[in-house]
Amino acid sequence: MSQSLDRALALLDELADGPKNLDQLAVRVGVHKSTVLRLLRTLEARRFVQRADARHYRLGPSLFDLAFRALDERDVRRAVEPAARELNAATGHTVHLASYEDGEVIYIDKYESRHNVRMYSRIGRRAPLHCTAVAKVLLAALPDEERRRIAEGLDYHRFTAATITGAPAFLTELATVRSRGFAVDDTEHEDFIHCLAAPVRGARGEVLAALSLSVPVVLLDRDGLLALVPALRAAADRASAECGYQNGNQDGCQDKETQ
Amino acid sequence: MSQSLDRALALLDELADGPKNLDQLAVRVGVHKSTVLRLLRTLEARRFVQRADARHYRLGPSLFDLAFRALDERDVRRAVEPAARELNAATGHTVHLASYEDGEVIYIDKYESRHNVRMYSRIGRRAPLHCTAVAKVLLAALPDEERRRIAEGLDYHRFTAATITGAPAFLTELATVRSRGFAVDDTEHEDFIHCLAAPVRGARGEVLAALSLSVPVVLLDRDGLLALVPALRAAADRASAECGYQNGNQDGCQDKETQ
DNA sequence: GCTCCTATTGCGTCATATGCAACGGCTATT
DNA sequence: AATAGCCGTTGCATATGACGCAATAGGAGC
Repeated sequence: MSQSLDRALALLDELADGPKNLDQLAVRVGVHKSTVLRLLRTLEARRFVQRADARHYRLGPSLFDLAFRALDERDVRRAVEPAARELNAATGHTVHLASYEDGEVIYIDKYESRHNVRMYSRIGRRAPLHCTAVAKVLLAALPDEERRRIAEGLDYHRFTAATITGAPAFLTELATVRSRGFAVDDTEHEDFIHCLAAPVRGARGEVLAALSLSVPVVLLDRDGLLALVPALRAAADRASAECGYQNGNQDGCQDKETQ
Repeated sequence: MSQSLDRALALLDELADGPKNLDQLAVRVGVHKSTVLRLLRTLEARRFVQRADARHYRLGPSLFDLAFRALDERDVRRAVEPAARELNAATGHTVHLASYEDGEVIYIDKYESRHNVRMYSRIGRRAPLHCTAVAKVLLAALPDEERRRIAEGLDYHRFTAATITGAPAFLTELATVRSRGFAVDDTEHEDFIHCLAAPVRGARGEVLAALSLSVPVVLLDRDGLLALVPALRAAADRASAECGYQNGNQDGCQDKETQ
Protein backbone atom coordinates (compact mmCIF):
# COMPACT_ATOMS: atom_id res chain seq x y z
CA MET A 1 0.00 0.00 0.00
CA SER A 2 2.67 2.49 0.93
CA GLN A 3 5.48 2.26 -1.53
CA SER A 4 8.24 4.02 0.34
CA LEU A 5 7.47 2.18 3.55
CA ASP A 6 7.40 -1.12 1.77
CA ARG A 7 10.77 -0.43 0.24
CA ALA A 8 12.20 0.62 3.56
CA LEU A 9 11.04 -2.61 5.17
CA ALA A 10 12.64 -4.51 2.32
CA LEU A 11 15.85 -2.66 3.12
CA LEU A 12 15.68 -3.76 6.73
CA ASP A 13 15.23 -7.32 5.59
CA GLU A 14 18.29 -7.07 3.42
CA LEU A 15 20.34 -5.61 6.21
CA ALA A 16 19.42 -8.40 8.56
CA ASP A 17 22.05 -10.66 7.12
CA GLY A 18 24.96 -8.36 7.34
CA PRO A 19 26.01 -4.79 6.55
CA LYS A 20 25.62 -3.63 2.96
CA ASN A 21 26.39 -0.52 0.97
CA LEU A 22 24.11 1.66 -1.13
CA ASP A 23 24.62 -0.04 -4.45
CA GLN A 24 24.07 -3.51 -3.10
CA LEU A 25 20.87 -2.42 -1.43
CA ALA A 26 19.67 -0.55 -4.51
CA VAL A 27 20.14 -3.65 -6.63
CA ARG A 28 18.52 -6.02 -4.17
CA VAL A 29 15.34 -4.03 -3.67
CA GLY A 30 15.29 -2.71 -7.20
CA VAL A 31 15.25 1.04 -6.68
CA HIS A 32 17.54 3.91 -7.40
CA LYS A 33 20.56 4.51 -5.20
CA SER A 34 19.41 7.95 -4.19
CA THR A 35 16.09 6.57 -3.05
CA VAL A 36 17.86 4.03 -0.91
CA LEU A 37 19.97 6.78 0.56
CA ARG A 38 16.97 8.84 1.52
CA LEU A 39 15.14 5.95 3.06
CA LEU A 40 18.21 4.96 5.00
CA ARG A 41 18.53 8.47 6.30
CA THR A 42 15.05 8.33 7.75
CA LEU A 43 15.73 4.93 9.22
CA GLU A 44 18.98 6.22 10.61
CA ALA A 45 17.30 9.21 12.23
CA ARG A 46 15.14 6.82 14.19
CA ARG A 47 18.08 4.52 14.87
CA PHE A 48 16.61 1.60 13.00
CA VAL A 49 19.79 1.43 11.04
CA GLN A 50 23.25 2.82 11.69
CA ARG A 51 26.39 3.16 9.69
CA ALA A 52 28.86 0.38 10.29
CA ASP A 53 31.51 2.43 8.53
CA ALA A 54 31.56 5.14 5.88
CA ARG A 55 29.99 3.00 3.20
CA HIS A 56 28.09 0.32 5.04
CA TYR A 57 24.81 0.32 6.86
CA ARG A 58 23.60 -2.20 9.41
CA LEU A 59 20.58 -2.60 11.63
CA GLY A 60 20.48 -0.27 14.59
CA PRO A 61 19.66 -0.44 18.26
CA SER A 62 16.06 0.78 18.01
CA LEU A 63 15.20 -2.48 16.43
CA PHE A 64 16.56 -4.47 19.33
CA ASP A 65 14.93 -2.17 21.79
CA LEU A 66 11.59 -2.49 20.06
CA ALA A 67 11.75 -6.23 19.71
CA PHE A 68 12.58 -6.85 23.33
CA ARG A 69 10.04 -4.37 24.57
CA ALA A 70 7.41 -6.13 22.54
CA LEU A 71 8.50 -9.54 23.74
CA ASP A 72 8.27 -8.35 27.32
CA GLU A 73 4.73 -7.28 26.56
CA ARG A 74 3.73 -10.78 25.62
CA ASP A 75 2.15 -12.04 28.75
CA VAL A 76 2.67 -15.71 28.07
CA ARG A 77 6.34 -15.24 27.73
CA ARG A 78 6.66 -13.46 31.03
CA ALA A 79 4.42 -15.92 32.81
CA VAL A 80 6.25 -18.96 31.51
CA GLU A 81 9.72 -17.64 32.17
CA PRO A 82 10.29 -19.02 35.68
CA ALA A 83 9.11 -22.50 34.79
CA ALA A 84 11.12 -22.54 31.58
CA ARG A 85 14.23 -21.31 33.30
CA GLU A 86 13.92 -23.96 35.96
CA LEU A 87 13.39 -26.69 33.39
CA ASN A 88 16.46 -25.49 31.57
CA ALA A 89 18.50 -25.48 34.77
CA ALA A 90 17.24 -28.89 35.86
CA THR A 91 17.81 -30.70 32.57
CA GLY A 92 20.60 -28.64 31.06
CA HIS A 93 18.94 -28.88 27.65
CA THR A 94 17.63 -26.27 25.26
CA VAL A 95 14.16 -25.05 26.14
CA HIS A 96 11.92 -23.29 23.64
CA LEU A 97 8.65 -21.48 23.97
CA ALA A 98 6.62 -21.18 20.79
CA SER A 99 3.23 -19.82 19.90
CA TYR A 100 0.80 -20.15 17.03
CA GLU A 101 -0.19 -17.03 15.13
CA ASP A 102 -1.83 -16.67 11.75
CA GLY A 103 -0.92 -20.06 10.46
CA GLU A 104 2.62 -19.90 11.71
CA VAL A 105 4.50 -21.24 14.68
CA ILE A 106 6.98 -18.75 16.09
CA TYR A 107 9.64 -19.17 18.74
CA ILE A 108 9.06 -16.51 21.35
CA ASP A 109 11.65 -17.55 23.89
CA LYS A 110 14.71 -19.71 24.15
CA TYR A 111 16.97 -20.94 26.93
CA GLU A 112 20.26 -22.31 25.73
CA SER A 113 21.60 -25.75 26.45
CA ARG A 114 24.52 -26.17 28.80
CA HIS A 115 26.07 -28.59 26.37
CA ASN A 116 28.21 -27.75 23.40
CA VAL A 117 26.07 -29.44 20.81
CA ARG A 118 23.37 -26.87 20.27
CA MET A 119 20.27 -26.64 18.27
CA TYR A 120 20.10 -23.99 15.61
CA SER A 121 17.09 -21.82 16.30
CA ARG A 122 16.33 -18.26 17.15
CA ILE A 123 13.62 -16.19 18.77
CA GLY A 124 11.37 -14.80 16.06
CA ARG A 125 12.03 -17.66 13.73
CA ARG A 126 9.25 -19.74 12.23
CA ALA A 127 9.23 -23.41 13.03
CA PRO A 128 8.29 -25.82 10.25
CA LEU A 129 4.81 -27.10 10.99
CA HIS A 130 5.07 -30.75 10.08
CA CYS A 131 8.24 -31.80 11.83
CA THR A 132 8.64 -29.98 15.11
CA ALA A 133 7.26 -30.93 18.49
CA VAL A 134 6.09 -27.41 19.27
CA ALA A 135 4.11 -27.16 16.06
CA LYS A 136 2.49 -30.52 16.70
CA VAL A 137 1.32 -29.40 20.13
CA LEU A 138 -0.03 -26.11 18.82
CA LEU A 139 -1.72 -27.56 15.74
CA ALA A 140 -3.20 -30.40 17.75
CA ALA A 141 -5.04 -27.82 19.80
CA LEU A 142 -6.79 -26.19 16.86
CA PRO A 143 -10.43 -26.90 15.98
CA ASP A 144 -10.87 -29.95 13.76
CA GLU A 145 -11.56 -28.36 10.44
CA GLU A 146 -8.83 -25.76 10.77
CA ARG A 147 -6.34 -28.43 11.72
CA ARG A 148 -7.35 -30.51 8.73
CA ARG A 149 -7.19 -27.52 6.39
CA ILE A 150 -3.70 -26.66 7.55
CA ALA A 151 -2.50 -30.24 7.43
CA GLU A 152 -3.68 -30.54 3.86
CA GLY A 153 -2.04 -27.30 2.82
CA LEU A 154 1.47 -28.19 4.00
CA ASP A 155 4.25 -29.14 1.64
CA TYR A 156 5.84 -31.80 3.86
CA HIS A 157 9.40 -31.13 2.86
CA ARG A 158 11.48 -34.17 3.82
CA PHE A 159 14.23 -32.97 6.15
CA THR A 160 15.31 -36.38 7.42
CA ALA A 161 14.42 -40.04 7.00
CA ALA A 162 11.96 -39.71 9.87
CA THR A 163 10.05 -36.69 8.56
CA ILE A 164 6.32 -37.24 8.26
CA THR A 165 5.48 -36.55 4.64
CA GLY A 166 1.75 -36.74 4.18
CA ALA A 167 -1.41 -35.19 5.53
CA PRO A 168 -3.04 -38.43 6.67
CA ALA A 169 -0.03 -39.57 8.68
CA PHE A 170 0.35 -36.10 10.09
CA LEU A 171 -3.27 -35.86 11.18
CA THR A 172 -2.95 -39.23 12.89
CA GLU A 173 0.13 -37.96 14.67
CA LEU A 174 -1.72 -34.82 15.79
CA ALA A 175 -4.55 -36.95 17.17
CA THR A 176 -2.02 -38.90 19.19
CA VAL A 177 -0.44 -35.71 20.47
CA ARG A 178 -3.83 -34.37 21.42
CA SER A 179 -4.85 -37.37 23.44
CA ARG A 180 -1.44 -38.03 24.96
CA GLY A 181 -0.88 -34.42 25.98
CA PHE A 182 2.63 -34.07 24.64
CA ALA A 183 4.46 -34.31 21.32
CA VAL A 184 7.69 -35.90 20.16
CA ASP A 185 9.88 -34.90 17.27
CA ASP A 186 11.92 -38.02 16.72
CA THR A 187 14.71 -36.56 14.53
CA GLU A 188 12.07 -35.50 12.05
CA HIS A 189 13.59 -32.09 11.47
CA GLU A 190 17.27 -32.61 12.11
CA ASP A 191 19.14 -35.89 12.14
CA PHE A 192 20.88 -35.27 15.39
CA ILE A 193 18.17 -33.65 17.49
CA HIS A 194 14.99 -34.96 19.02
CA CYS A 195 12.47 -32.98 20.99
CA LEU A 196 9.55 -33.08 23.34
CA ALA A 197 6.84 -30.46 23.65
CA ALA A 198 3.86 -29.90 25.91
CA PRO A 199 1.09 -27.31 25.91
CA VAL A 200 0.86 -24.28 28.17
CA ARG A 201 -2.78 -23.52 28.86
CA GLY A 202 -4.67 -20.40 29.85
CA ALA A 203 -7.60 -19.77 32.13
CA ARG A 204 -10.17 -21.37 29.85
CA GLY A 205 -8.02 -24.37 29.05
CA GLU A 206 -7.04 -23.02 25.66
CA VAL A 207 -3.50 -23.69 24.49
CA LEU A 208 -1.46 -20.48 24.68
CA ALA A 209 1.94 -21.79 23.75
CA ALA A 210 4.13 -24.86 23.57
CA LEU A 211 7.09 -25.52 25.81
CA SER A 212 9.76 -27.81 24.44
CA LEU A 213 13.00 -29.59 25.20
CA SER A 214 15.51 -30.22 22.41
CA VAL A 215 18.20 -32.80 23.01
CA PRO A 216 21.03 -34.02 20.77
CA VAL A 217 20.70 -37.76 20.19
CA VAL A 218 24.33 -38.25 21.13
CA LEU A 219 23.44 -37.22 24.66
CA LEU A 220 20.25 -39.17 25.15
CA ASP A 221 18.65 -42.02 23.26
CA ARG A 222 14.92 -42.22 22.69
CA ASP A 223 14.19 -43.72 26.09
CA GLY A 224 16.38 -41.17 27.76
CA LEU A 225 14.42 -38.45 26.03
CA LEU A 226 11.09 -39.90 27.02
CA ALA A 227 12.30 -40.09 30.60
CA LEU A 228 12.21 -36.29 30.51
CA VAL A 229 8.48 -36.17 29.82
CA PRO A 230 7.49 -35.83 33.49
CA ALA A 231 9.90 -32.93 34.00
CA LEU A 232 8.63 -31.21 30.88
CA ARG A 233 5.02 -31.70 31.84
CA ALA A 234 5.66 -30.46 35.34
CA ALA A 235 7.19 -27.30 33.90
CA ALA A 236 4.35 -26.84 31.40
CA ASP A 237 1.81 -27.33 34.16
CA ARG A 238 3.53 -24.83 36.38
CA ALA A 239 3.56 -22.40 33.48
CA SER A 240 -0.12 -23.11 32.84
CA ALA A 241 -0.94 -22.38 36.45
CA GLU A 242 0.89 -19.09 36.08
CA CYS A 243 -1.29 -18.34 33.07
CA GLY A 244 -4.47 -18.94 35.01
CA TYR A 245 -5.19 -22.56 34.14
CA GLN A 246 -7.12 -24.05 37.03
CA ASN A 247 -7.83 -27.67 36.32
CA GLY A 248 -5.05 -29.71 37.82
CA ASN A 249 -6.16 -32.95 36.17
CA GLN A 250 -3.01 -34.60 34.87
CA ASP A 251 -4.13 -38.16 34.27
CA GLY A 252 -2.13 -38.35 31.11
CA CYS A 253 -5.09 -37.53 28.95
CA GLN A 254 -5.79 -33.82 28.67
CA ASP A 255 -8.08 -34.00 25.71
CA LYS A 256 -10.49 -31.39 26.93
CA GLU A 257 -11.85 -28.57 24.89
CA THR A 258 -9.27 -26.27 23.44
CA GLN A 259 -11.20 -23.33 22.04
CA MET B 1 13.26 12.81 5.00
CA SER B 2 10.62 10.32 4.09
CA GLN B 3 7.38 11.28 5.71
CA SER B 4 5.42 8.08 5.45
CA LEU B 5 8.34 5.97 6.58
CA ASP B 6 8.98 8.25 9.49
CA ARG B 7 5.37 7.97 10.55
CA ALA B 8 5.42 4.22 10.20
CA LEU B 9 8.46 3.98 12.43
CA ALA B 10 6.69 6.16 14.95
CA LEU B 11 3.82 3.70 14.84
CA LEU B 12 6.16 0.84 15.61
CA ASP B 13 7.48 2.76 18.57
CA GLU B 14 3.98 3.27 19.88
CA LEU B 15 3.12 -0.36 19.46
CA ALA B 16 6.17 -1.45 21.40
CA ASP B 17 4.44 -0.84 24.67
CA GLY B 18 1.30 -2.73 24.04
CA PRO B 19 -1.39 -3.26 21.42
CA LYS B 20 -3.31 -0.19 20.31
CA ASN B 21 -6.22 0.59 18.02
CA LEU B 22 -6.41 2.96 15.09
CA ASP B 23 -7.62 6.00 16.94
CA GLN B 24 -5.08 5.76 19.69
CA LEU B 25 -2.31 5.46 17.15
CA ALA B 26 -3.66 8.29 15.03
CA VAL B 27 -3.70 10.60 18.04
CA ARG B 28 -0.25 9.61 19.28
CA VAL B 29 1.56 10.14 16.02
CA GLY B 30 -0.63 13.01 14.94
CA VAL B 31 -1.97 11.81 11.61
CA HIS B 32 -5.31 10.88 10.19
CA LYS B 33 -6.82 7.52 11.02
CA SER B 34 -6.95 6.44 7.42
CA THR B 35 -3.27 7.15 7.02
CA VAL B 36 -2.53 5.01 10.04
CA LEU B 37 -4.62 2.25 8.55
CA ARG B 38 -2.74 2.31 5.28
CA LEU B 39 0.64 2.31 6.94
CA LEU B 40 -0.38 -0.54 9.20
CA ARG B 41 -1.49 -2.52 6.20
CA THR B 42 1.91 -2.25 4.65
CA LEU B 43 3.56 -3.15 7.92
CA GLU B 44 1.19 -6.05 8.28
CA ALA B 45 1.95 -7.35 4.80
CA ARG B 46 5.58 -7.63 5.82
CA ARG B 47 4.65 -9.03 9.20
CA PHE B 48 6.14 -6.15 11.13
CA VAL B 49 2.81 -5.78 12.86
CA GLN B 50 -0.09 -8.13 13.26
CA ARG B 51 -3.61 -7.82 14.53
CA ALA B 52 -3.99 -8.85 18.12
CA ASP B 53 -7.76 -8.87 17.66
CA ALA B 54 -10.26 -7.14 15.39
CA ARG B 55 -9.40 -3.68 16.59
CA HIS B 56 -5.91 -3.89 17.99
CA TYR B 57 -2.54 -4.07 16.36
CA ARG B 58 0.69 -5.24 17.91
CA LEU B 59 4.24 -5.81 16.76
CA GLY B 60 4.72 -8.84 14.58
CA PRO B 61 7.20 -11.65 14.26
CA SER B 62 9.29 -10.12 11.47
CA LEU B 63 10.54 -7.62 13.95
CA PHE B 64 11.72 -10.25 16.36
CA ASP B 65 13.25 -12.25 13.58
CA LEU B 66 15.09 -9.24 12.28
CA ALA B 67 16.34 -8.14 15.66
CA PHE B 68 17.72 -11.51 16.59
CA ARG B 69 19.27 -12.06 13.20
CA ALA B 70 21.00 -8.74 13.56
CA LEU B 71 22.19 -9.57 17.05
CA ASP B 72 23.61 -12.84 15.80
CA GLU B 73 25.50 -10.90 13.21
CA ARG B 74 27.34 -8.97 15.85
CA ASP B 75 30.56 -10.82 16.19
CA VAL B 76 31.44 -9.62 19.66
CA ARG B 77 28.25 -10.97 21.05
CA ARG B 78 28.82 -14.41 19.65
CA ALA B 79 32.43 -14.48 20.74
CA VAL B 80 31.70 -13.40 24.28
CA GLU B 81 28.77 -15.71 24.81
CA PRO B 82 30.58 -18.73 26.30
CA ALA B 83 32.54 -16.65 28.78
CA ALA B 84 29.47 -14.65 29.77
CA ARG B 85 27.37 -17.74 30.20
CA GLU B 86 30.00 -19.34 32.38
CA LEU B 87 30.35 -16.24 34.50
CA ASN B 88 26.60 -16.18 34.94
CA ALA B 89 26.54 -19.84 35.92
CA ALA B 90 29.46 -19.49 38.31
CA THR B 91 28.25 -16.41 40.16
CA GLY B 92 24.48 -16.69 39.69
CA HIS B 93 24.26 -12.96 39.10
CA THR B 94 23.02 -10.92 36.17
CA VAL B 95 25.62 -10.55 33.41
CA HIS B 96 25.42 -7.82 30.78
CA LEU B 97 27.33 -7.18 27.63
CA ALA B 98 27.26 -3.61 26.36
CA SER B 99 28.88 -1.74 23.53
CA TYR B 100 29.54 1.86 22.64
CA GLU B 101 28.08 3.22 19.42
CA ASP B 102 27.60 6.79 18.28
CA GLY B 103 27.71 8.36 21.70
CA GLU B 104 25.49 5.73 23.29
CA VAL B 105 26.02 2.66 25.36
CA ILE B 106 23.73 -0.20 24.39
CA TYR B 107 23.11 -3.53 26.05
CA ILE B 108 23.66 -6.20 23.45
CA ASP B 109 23.31 -9.26 25.63
CA LYS B 110 22.00 -10.27 29.00
CA TYR B 111 22.09 -13.35 31.19
CA GLU B 112 19.55 -13.33 33.97
CA SER B 113 20.30 -13.74 37.64
CA ARG B 114 19.35 -16.91 39.41
CA HIS B 115 18.01 -14.83 42.27
CA ASN B 116 14.61 -13.30 42.57
CA VAL B 117 15.76 -9.75 43.00
CA ARG B 118 16.51 -8.75 39.45
CA MET B 119 17.87 -5.78 37.73
CA TYR B 120 15.63 -3.96 35.31
CA SER B 121 17.33 -3.86 31.98
CA ARG B 122 16.82 -5.12 28.50
CA ILE B 123 18.79 -5.89 25.38
CA GLY B 124 18.66 -2.91 23.07
CA ARG B 125 18.25 -0.47 25.88
CA ARG B 126 20.54 2.49 26.33
CA ALA B 127 22.52 2.65 29.54
CA PRO B 128 22.93 6.06 31.18
CA LEU B 129 26.51 7.13 30.62
CA HIS B 130 27.43 8.68 33.95
CA CYS B 131 26.27 6.06 36.41
CA THR B 132 26.74 2.58 35.02
CA ALA B 133 29.81 0.41 35.20
CA VAL B 134 29.60 -0.63 31.55
CA ALA B 135 29.50 2.97 30.36
CA LYS B 136 32.47 3.86 32.52
CA VAL B 137 34.53 1.07 31.00
CA LEU B 138 33.56 2.02 27.47
CA LEU B 139 34.02 5.75 27.91
CA ALA B 140 37.31 5.27 29.69
CA ALA B 141 38.62 3.62 26.55
CA LEU B 142 37.90 6.56 24.26
CA PRO B 143 40.60 9.01 23.12
CA ASP B 144 41.18 11.85 25.57
CA GLU B 145 39.44 14.69 23.82
CA GLU B 146 36.39 12.67 22.87
CA ARG B 147 36.04 11.42 26.42
CA ARG B 148 36.29 14.95 27.73
CA ARG B 149 33.81 16.25 25.19
CA ILE B 150 31.28 13.57 26.11
CA ALA B 151 31.81 14.02 29.84
CA GLU B 152 31.17 17.71 29.50
CA GLY B 153 28.03 17.20 27.47
CA LEU B 154 26.25 14.91 29.94
CA ASP B 155 23.39 16.07 32.09
CA TYR B 156 24.35 14.07 35.21
CA HIS B 157 20.83 13.35 36.34
CA ARG B 158 20.96 12.34 40.01
CA PHE B 159 19.43 8.87 40.29
CA THR B 160 20.64 8.11 43.83
CA ALA B 161 22.69 9.68 46.58
CA ALA B 162 25.80 8.10 45.12
CA THR B 163 25.39 9.34 41.55
CA ILE B 164 28.36 11.27 40.24
CA THR B 165 27.01 14.64 39.22
CA GLY B 166 29.75 16.63 37.57
CA ALA B 167 32.17 16.37 34.69
CA PRO B 168 35.36 16.81 36.76
CA ALA B 169 34.45 14.05 39.21
CA PHE B 170 33.35 11.84 36.35
CA LEU B 171 36.57 12.33 34.40
CA THR B 172 38.56 11.47 37.51
CA GLU B 173 36.48 8.34 37.88
CA LEU B 174 37.13 7.40 34.26
CA ALA B 175 40.86 7.85 34.77
CA THR B 176 40.69 5.47 37.71
CA VAL B 177 38.73 2.94 35.66
CA ARG B 178 41.23 3.20 32.86
CA SER B 179 44.25 2.52 35.00
CA ARG B 180 42.61 -0.05 37.24
CA GLY B 181 41.14 -2.02 34.35
CA PHE B 182 37.63 -2.37 35.74
CA ALA B 183 34.75 -0.15 36.81
CA VAL B 184 32.38 -0.09 39.76
CA ASP B 185 28.89 1.32 39.92
CA ASP B 186 28.39 1.71 43.64
CA THR B 187 24.58 2.13 43.71
CA GLU B 188 24.98 5.15 41.48
CA HIS B 189 22.08 4.25 39.24
CA GLU B 190 19.76 2.28 41.48
CA ASP B 191 19.74 2.24 45.25
CA PHE B 192 19.67 -1.47 45.57
CA ILE B 193 22.07 -2.59 42.84
CA HIS B 194 25.81 -2.32 42.47
CA CYS B 195 27.83 -3.47 39.51
CA LEU B 196 31.26 -4.30 38.21
CA ALA B 197 32.39 -4.07 34.61
CA ALA B 198 35.52 -4.96 32.69
CA PRO B 199 36.57 -4.42 29.08
CA VAL B 200 36.54 -7.01 26.33
CA ARG B 201 39.35 -6.29 23.92
CA GLY B 202 39.96 -7.10 20.27
CA ALA B 203 43.04 -8.05 18.29
CA ARG B 204 44.61 -4.62 18.45
CA GLY B 205 43.87 -4.13 22.12
CA GLU B 206 40.92 -1.83 21.40
CA VAL B 207 37.92 -2.11 23.69
CA LEU B 208 35.07 -3.84 21.86
CA ALA B 209 32.55 -4.14 24.65
CA ALA B 210 32.08 -4.18 28.39
CA LEU B 211 31.13 -7.21 30.42
CA SER B 212 29.40 -6.58 33.71
CA LEU B 213 27.99 -8.18 36.83
CA SER B 214 24.99 -6.63 38.57
CA VAL B 215 24.28 -7.65 42.13
CA PRO B 216 21.56 -6.56 44.56
CA VAL B 217 23.12 -5.05 47.68
CA VAL B 218 20.97 -7.27 49.86
CA LEU B 219 22.90 -10.25 48.53
CA LEU B 220 26.42 -8.92 48.72
CA ASP B 221 27.98 -5.93 50.43
CA ARG B 222 30.66 -3.84 48.79
CA ASP B 223 33.48 -6.18 49.78
CA GLY B 224 31.49 -9.14 48.60
CA LEU B 225 31.03 -7.44 45.25
CA LEU B 226 34.70 -6.60 44.94
CA ALA B 227 35.54 -10.20 45.69
CA LEU B 228 33.95 -10.98 42.33
CA VAL B 229 36.46 -8.86 40.44
CA PRO B 230 38.81 -11.76 39.68
CA ALA B 231 35.96 -13.86 38.30
CA LEU B 232 34.74 -10.99 36.15
CA ARG B 233 38.19 -10.24 34.84
CA ALA B 234 38.82 -13.86 34.09
CA ALA B 235 35.63 -13.96 32.05
CA ALA B 236 36.44 -10.70 30.27
CA ASP B 237 39.93 -11.97 29.50
CA ARG B 238 38.59 -15.22 28.14
CA ALA B 239 36.17 -13.25 26.00
CA SER B 240 39.00 -10.99 24.84
CA ALA B 241 41.05 -14.00 23.83
CA GLU B 242 38.05 -15.18 21.84
CA CYS B 243 38.01 -11.81 20.10
CA GLY B 244 41.63 -12.07 19.09
CA TYR B 245 43.30 -10.20 21.93
CA GLN B 246 46.81 -11.59 22.28
CA ASN B 247 48.51 -9.90 25.16
CA GLY B 248 48.00 -12.01 28.25
CA ASN B 249 49.44 -9.41 30.61
CA GLN B 250 47.08 -9.21 33.55
CA ASP B 251 49.13 -7.43 36.16
CA GLY B 252 46.17 -5.43 37.32
CA CYS B 253 47.11 -2.42 35.29
CA GLN B 254 46.03 -2.66 31.67
CA ASP B 255 46.58 0.96 30.78
CA LYS B 256 47.90 0.29 27.33
CA GLU B 257 46.81 2.01 24.19
CA THR B 258 43.12 1.75 23.47
CA GLN B 259 42.80 3.10 19.93
C1' DG C 1 -34.03 -2.40 17.39
C1' DC C 2 -31.39 1.50 17.89
C1' DT C 3 -27.24 4.07 18.83
C1' DC C 4 -22.63 4.79 19.04
C1' DC C 5 -18.06 3.68 18.08
C1' DT C 6 -14.48 2.30 15.05
C1' DA C 7 -12.74 0.33 10.87
C1' DT C 8 -12.85 1.00 5.99
C1' DT C 9 -13.26 3.11 1.30
C1' DG C 10 -13.58 6.64 -2.68
C1' DC C 11 -12.01 10.71 -4.07
C1' DG C 12 -9.65 15.00 -5.24
C1' DT C 13 -5.54 17.45 -4.18
C1' DC C 14 -0.96 18.45 -3.74
C1' DA C 15 2.87 17.30 -1.08
C1' DT C 16 6.50 14.18 -1.53
C1' DA C 17 8.98 10.45 -3.02
C1' DT C 18 11.36 9.30 -7.08
C1' DG C 19 14.74 8.80 -10.97
C1' DC C 20 18.09 11.19 -13.40
C1' DA C 21 22.34 13.26 -14.07
C1' DA C 22 25.96 15.86 -12.39
C1' DC C 23 29.21 16.56 -8.61
C1' DG C 24 32.70 15.49 -5.35
C1' DG C 25 35.39 12.94 -2.11
C1' DC C 26 38.12 8.84 -1.46
C1' DT C 27 40.72 4.83 -2.63
C1' DA C 28 43.36 2.30 -5.20
C1' DT C 29 46.34 1.69 -8.88
C1' DT C 30 50.47 2.22 -11.84
C1' DA D 1 52.30 11.81 -7.61
C1' DA D 2 48.81 11.78 -10.92
C1' DT D 3 44.80 9.61 -12.59
C1' DA D 4 40.95 6.67 -13.04
C1' DG D 5 37.14 4.66 -11.12
C1' DC D 6 33.95 3.90 -7.55
C1' DC D 7 30.47 5.26 -4.58
C1' DG D 8 28.05 8.47 -1.74
C1' DT D 9 25.62 12.78 -2.16
C1' DT D 10 22.81 16.70 -3.99
C1' DG D 11 19.54 19.66 -7.06
C1' DC D 12 15.97 19.44 -9.89
C1' DA D 13 11.68 18.42 -12.49
C1' DT D 14 8.02 15.39 -12.62
C1' DA D 15 4.06 12.65 -11.64
C1' DT D 16 3.10 9.30 -8.53
C1' DG D 17 1.28 8.03 -4.63
C1' DA D 18 0.31 9.46 0.08
C1' DC D 19 -2.81 12.39 2.48
C1' DG D 20 -6.99 14.27 4.79
C1' DC D 21 -11.78 14.56 4.35
C1' DA D 22 -16.19 12.84 4.50
C1' DA D 23 -19.22 9.26 3.68
C1' DT D 24 -20.06 4.22 4.43
C1' DA D 25 -20.16 -0.07 6.61
C1' DG D 26 -19.87 -3.19 10.23
C1' DG D 27 -20.14 -4.47 15.09
C1' DA D 28 -20.79 -4.13 19.93
C1' DG D 29 -23.38 -2.61 23.55
C1' DC D 30 -27.60 -0.99 25.48
